[in-house]
Amino acid sequence: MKPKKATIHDIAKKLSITASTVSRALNNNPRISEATKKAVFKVAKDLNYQPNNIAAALRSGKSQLIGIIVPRINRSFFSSVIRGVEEVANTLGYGVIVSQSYEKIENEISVVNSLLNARVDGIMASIVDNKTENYEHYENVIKKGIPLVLFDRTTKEIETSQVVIDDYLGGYMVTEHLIKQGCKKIIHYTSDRTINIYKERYRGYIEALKDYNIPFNQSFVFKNNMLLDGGRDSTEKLLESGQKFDAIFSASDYAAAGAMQVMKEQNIKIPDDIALAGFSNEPFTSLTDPPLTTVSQFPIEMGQAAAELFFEILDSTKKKVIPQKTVLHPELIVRASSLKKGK
Amino acid sequence: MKPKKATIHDIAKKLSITASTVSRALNNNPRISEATKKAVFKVAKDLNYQPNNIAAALRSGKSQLIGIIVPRINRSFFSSVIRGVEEVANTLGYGVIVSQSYEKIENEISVVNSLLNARVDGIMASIVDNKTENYEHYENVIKKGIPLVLFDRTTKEIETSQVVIDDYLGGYMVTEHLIKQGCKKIIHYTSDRTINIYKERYRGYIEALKDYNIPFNQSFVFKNNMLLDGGRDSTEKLLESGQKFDAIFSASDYAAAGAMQVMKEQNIKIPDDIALAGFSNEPFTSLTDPPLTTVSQFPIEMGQAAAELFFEILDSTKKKVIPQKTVLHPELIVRASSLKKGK
DNA sequence: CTGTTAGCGCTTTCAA
DNA sequence: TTGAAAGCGCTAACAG
Repeated sequence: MKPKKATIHDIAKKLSITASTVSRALNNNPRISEATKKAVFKVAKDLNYQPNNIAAALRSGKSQLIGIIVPRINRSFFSSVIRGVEEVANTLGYGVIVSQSYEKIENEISVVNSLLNARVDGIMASIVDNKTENYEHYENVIKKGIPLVLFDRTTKEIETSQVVIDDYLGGYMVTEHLIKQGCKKIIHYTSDRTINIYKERYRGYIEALKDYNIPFNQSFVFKNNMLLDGGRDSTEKLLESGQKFDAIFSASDYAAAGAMQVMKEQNIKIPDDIALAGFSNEPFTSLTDPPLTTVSQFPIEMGQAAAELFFEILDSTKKKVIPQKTVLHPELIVRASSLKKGK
Repeated sequence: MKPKKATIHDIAKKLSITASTVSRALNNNPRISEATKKAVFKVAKDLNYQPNNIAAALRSGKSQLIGIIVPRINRSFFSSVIRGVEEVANTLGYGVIVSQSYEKIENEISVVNSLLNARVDGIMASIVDNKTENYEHYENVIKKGIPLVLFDRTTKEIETSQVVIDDYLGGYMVTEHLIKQGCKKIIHYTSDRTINIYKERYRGYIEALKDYNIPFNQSFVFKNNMLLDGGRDSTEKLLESGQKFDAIFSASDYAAAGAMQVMKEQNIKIPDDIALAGFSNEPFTSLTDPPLTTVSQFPIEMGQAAAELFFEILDSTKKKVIPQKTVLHPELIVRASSLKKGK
């Protein structure tokens, strides 16, 4: 039933050479003659030889595996980042293990551990919200000398290479766009948790208002979970409050979708009565009615950039690597949800 | 910088016992006294010991890792299936490696190989379209005695356990629902590739028509890539053809979204002029305007079911396991896109 | 260009 | 209840 797999020793025996020669041939070591290489590859094929990466990993200490931690993979943004990472990792002969933290610190700690036990050669992560500011698990990774790169959801508390988009700029661009559409009373939805990216978008919002001499109004800012129901919630509260407003800038596409639902239910016209914009360019944003103005974060490029930083650390023979930070430029995607007539 | 990690030998030395005792203690072997166990765990903690799974895997031949292959992870359906698998795998101490085939047979072959090289204890896969009917890579897996479970996109050509939803029934339910809404000329969008699930949904469509004495019309069936642009394409062709119709049942939510876009552009009212339904219950379907009628496939449950079948194979000591097939029941989710007034 | 040798860290008979 | 010894399959000095 379970035929025992061929090893390099089997190949060696068949050719009356030694295992080390076979190993070298298989790894294309330049010091092996073409003739032996060819012979080795032929026999390997005949025996249906499959290298045992585990043995190689144990011996060499390198598993050729990278662990990626994201809050959840069913977000288009994160799965696209992963795709970007895979693109560059695969060409370099590295595989990728994807783990999800489901936004919970307990899970994050446990997956970091699993990844470490699986002896990944390094970790790339988008961290979860963490009010305790306890980053021990990640600091441990660094202490062990294992390359760590953070992307998107990062913190300066962890001293390692990072790649982010300029969320501040993104927030600024959306707000500026709404202002240029003639909006003066712009509501902002932001996260109720302490996640950097949302703070930055918020900062961009405030700064744009300032630059265009529009007074900032604290009661215009609503915090929610940045999901569909959070957006619905905030919008209901907003409408109940009776405040006048002419635009909503939600720092999340999902919350913007919630806002859209509630406003439609109340017969508020988008964009004529209220202009609406989200953030992230989730695929569904082009499918809503009206299509949603949003910001592209170039996730594939972010994955590639993260992988590049990662391999820089990995390749550096020198003990200390200065943490790098790559900042990507966001792009405003204007769609019908924020286009006032005659503009 | 890079402190060498503690091994069981370090623990053994500290306690003046042998590595084998430490190993047994760590694995909770009943033949070890509680006292030694306690001591071992204490020292392990002190030394910040992390087990080297790679060494264990090499020695035992078990990596405690399951490989999952899906077309792409940024489909809500697949990421939810993965979540279901993780739920049961993690509780049993197994980790999960996710690989994407991106719908290409070359990629599929190569990831199967990578997974095998990584010495996963088994593979769960949703296969790609494959007109050559060449399933050698999967048959190889079975031949090696490595548990294989197929889910969603399966084929009877591969003799192994499978879990699917009753796509035939799903197709039937949607069609029946449309008929009950008074529709008589129902268009069907199906895949232009030979993927089982779409054939089944198609079959359900035909059978429902038959049961309600509605003549089947071949010119009502459009094949496309089941993506947004495919749906747009088919809808444009459909409208150009000048055929009369009163409903569209798309076997994919994305293609249904494309149909919705084109119809809106042409000022066709949904559902009043044309009723529309998709398939899969992708999250965006509740966000479109009108919200899209669709079919839930219970992806998390599918993942759990697949994992259960998987561990059944794994646990079976007997050489031969009879391939099992789990069939899940789909659920029709009726939303505004298919609700005719007065019904 | 190839062979010898040792060992990565762990599990697991066999023996005590 | 614990120890001794062997070895999983591979790589990498070192030696020639």
